[in-house]
Amino acid sequence: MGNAVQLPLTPRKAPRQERAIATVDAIFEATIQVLLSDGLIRLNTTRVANRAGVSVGTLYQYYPNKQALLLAVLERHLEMLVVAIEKACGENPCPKKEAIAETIVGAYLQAKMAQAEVSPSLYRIAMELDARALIEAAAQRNAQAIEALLSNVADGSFADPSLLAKTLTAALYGTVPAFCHRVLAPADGLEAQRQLTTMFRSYLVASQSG
Amino acid sequence: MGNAVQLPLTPRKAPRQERAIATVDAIFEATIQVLLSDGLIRLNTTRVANRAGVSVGTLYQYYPNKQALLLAVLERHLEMLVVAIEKACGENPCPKKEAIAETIVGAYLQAKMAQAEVSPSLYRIAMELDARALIEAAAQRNAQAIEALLSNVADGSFADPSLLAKTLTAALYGTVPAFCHRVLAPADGLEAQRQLTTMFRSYLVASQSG
Amino acid sequence: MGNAVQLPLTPRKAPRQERAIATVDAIFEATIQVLLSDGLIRLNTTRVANRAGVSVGTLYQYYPNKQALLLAVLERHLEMLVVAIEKACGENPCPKKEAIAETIVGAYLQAKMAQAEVSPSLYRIAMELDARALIEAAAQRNAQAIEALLSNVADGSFADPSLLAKTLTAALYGTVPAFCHRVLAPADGLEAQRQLTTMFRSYLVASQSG
Amino acid sequence: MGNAVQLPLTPRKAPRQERAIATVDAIFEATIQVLLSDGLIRLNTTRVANRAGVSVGTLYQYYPNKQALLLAVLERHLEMLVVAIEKACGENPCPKKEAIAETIVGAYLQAKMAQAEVSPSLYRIAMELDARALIEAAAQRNAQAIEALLSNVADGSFADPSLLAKTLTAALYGTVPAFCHRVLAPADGLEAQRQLTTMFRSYLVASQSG
DNA sequence: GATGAATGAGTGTTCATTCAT
DNA sequence: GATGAATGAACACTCATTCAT
Repeated sequence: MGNAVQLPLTPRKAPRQERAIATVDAIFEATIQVLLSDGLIRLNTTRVANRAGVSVGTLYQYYPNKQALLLAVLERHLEMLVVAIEKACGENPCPKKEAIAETIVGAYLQAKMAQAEVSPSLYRIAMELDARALIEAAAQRNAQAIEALLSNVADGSFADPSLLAKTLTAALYGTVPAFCHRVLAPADGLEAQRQLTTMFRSYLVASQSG
Repeated sequence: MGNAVQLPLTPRKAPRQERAIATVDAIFEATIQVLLSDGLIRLNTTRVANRAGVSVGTLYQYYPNKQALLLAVLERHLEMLVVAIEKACGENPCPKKEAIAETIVGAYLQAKMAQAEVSPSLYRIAMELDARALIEAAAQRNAQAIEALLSNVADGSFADPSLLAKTLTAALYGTVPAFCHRVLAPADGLEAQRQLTTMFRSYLVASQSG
Repeated sequence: MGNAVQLPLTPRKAPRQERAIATVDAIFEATIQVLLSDGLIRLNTTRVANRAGVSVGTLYQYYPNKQALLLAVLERHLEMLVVAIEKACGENPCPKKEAIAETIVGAYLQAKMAQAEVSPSLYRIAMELDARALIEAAAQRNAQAIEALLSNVADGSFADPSLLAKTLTAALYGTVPAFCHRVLAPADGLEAQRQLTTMFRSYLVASQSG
Repeated sequence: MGNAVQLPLTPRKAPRQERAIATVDAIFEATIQVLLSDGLIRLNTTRVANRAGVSVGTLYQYYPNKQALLLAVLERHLEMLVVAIEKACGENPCPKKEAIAETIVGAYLQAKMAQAEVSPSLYRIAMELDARALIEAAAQRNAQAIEALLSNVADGSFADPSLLAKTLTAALYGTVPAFCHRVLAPADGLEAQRQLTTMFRSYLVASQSG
């Protein structure tokens, strides 16, 4: 690693053959496994390649460098989070304002919990690499989905849905990890979810225009 | 580095001579400077020592290892944050409930902004090292200060001040960095502060008993 | 080095390609050469690698650490000594008791002399590293070979061949180096061999039962 | 350490004052203690000085370098061994030839056992440092004492007492450590002593002239 | 005389990346 | 395409020794 490199988040050589696709997948999965079993610090390309059952050389045929490999994993994680939010928002396009907070918090927490194991490592990747672009992109899509939801509330309206959406997104992306990683958690996860929902709901209520 | 080590947050050898004290300080400051100019990844003990104008050996006379050095910096950062909150809470022991959110958010943001430059590096330190103990300790002191404040509101009362305090702390420690690091920020910082205050205020109002 | 480590006496990665085998050999030989020319104290992995005409990294691909490298050399030395004794004992399975001492002493001294140059360094390796297991194993095989010989003397028998074998082995492994390293040597090597033979022969004669 | 240095086995500055003598002693004892508790590898001048309750600078006022310190310890150990032999030989100036072996082996083993703890470390010192001179000197005094004994046997005479004495010394200095360090030991120490005595006695008997 | 702060060369080890086979 | 041997810069940390106070 070391120096900053460009961001080629997908394998540089679009694999045409089936075998190649299988290889890429194997490497990808091996990365996650090594992350889980050995941790980010002990993750090195040789180990990943071995775990994937291929040689280092092969790994470098599909990922130009270690950074790209890790960013790919991070990218998929973020994608899942965003999609979870987008799906939740899309399924209930004109909600009552009381339900919004629950929808958002519930969807995000569920998606996050599904990946609880890798999550800390991913945060480290996000900080060590130049992943700002990736995260910002995810956050923006997230905010857009929420904004769309806020713009279509059935019973009322918000003066600045965009601002609210951004704030909620920031709170979501910031607070939830703090809960998940048990740095500062209410006794049980359910309680945490309840409190966060309350906070979001009251914030939205307080922010509605008219 | 590599594996987790014990946490010797203070210089291992209590410096007896004045010269020694100056050296310790120089090393500490050099660490922050290197963090700012070169970043965490390029920070190595030799560079820090050089920047401090001493030899590596000297560095190791006061900090048993690189981790200890970095944790010392992180420790001081957290201390400043906690003290800022404690001071703000202490100065206004029986506030009106409407004012609480503003007090907390204001104090935290101001303290955070004062260290905005190093902050991202510190987050990385916190993730890479075994700093959980340090952060938990800070978060707990933070929560205690807030809880004390909540228990003494002039006009009303809260059913579970401890739970509220923990949730606010988590939201604070999580959301604010997201704002600061511009990952997802409202257009200007002032607006961010306003929104966060609104969120906290409405959350507290919604949570008061009776 | 420093602390005791496990004993991986063989290259950690079984070399698959021919080139690799040549490399392992080169490293092994280079170790002995550096031992001879620079001494154990000045032997470091970089120097060995350079002498072998490879990079340090390559060295570490085949030997997990410096200790393993040195133990491998020691192991081979001990193997040669033991094999020399085993062969000498095996070639003359039912000797007359008068001939035993000469057989043992002669075989051991000859093998030792063939490696006289490296020998002092090897002793240092043996002391500094946790080579007890290695040496004990060699000593035991040695004692077993001698015991077998003693159990089959043509003209007489010994009450406790095992005890005699152990004692002779200890005397051999201890006294011969003292001679070799010239710490305390009779004028010439031949005389030393004669004396040691006399000592062993008379000891065996004195120890025979009946 | 590193390079070979001259051999100043005694403190370079003959300490005239009582306090100085006490300091030298304290350093000397501290060296042995560190050797016992931390081992030769972890022994460094700072640690020795601390254990002695003085500063490194003070240590260097009495011993010019680490080597000198260690050689001083080795020197005293060897001195005790030699003196034990000399005393044993001196106490019984005209022994019967049957008793000689017992005298020598007994005296040596007793002296050695008294220092069993430090002994392995001392062997390492002897190998790592240029202690050949020291050891040779000790061995020669040892051989001389034995030779004197052999020259005065009450009942018989030896053709070459000098050669016998040298051989016995070599066997003593070599074999006994092998027993002591349990590398290859008969079941119990007493048995070892008995065997060695037998070996020496029969060797002497076989070597007597006429 | 004593102190202990400072030195800095030296060492073991790792790992991303390349390239000949 | 795949392999895996080779590279070598980089880094954390140690310790004998010196010298200003």
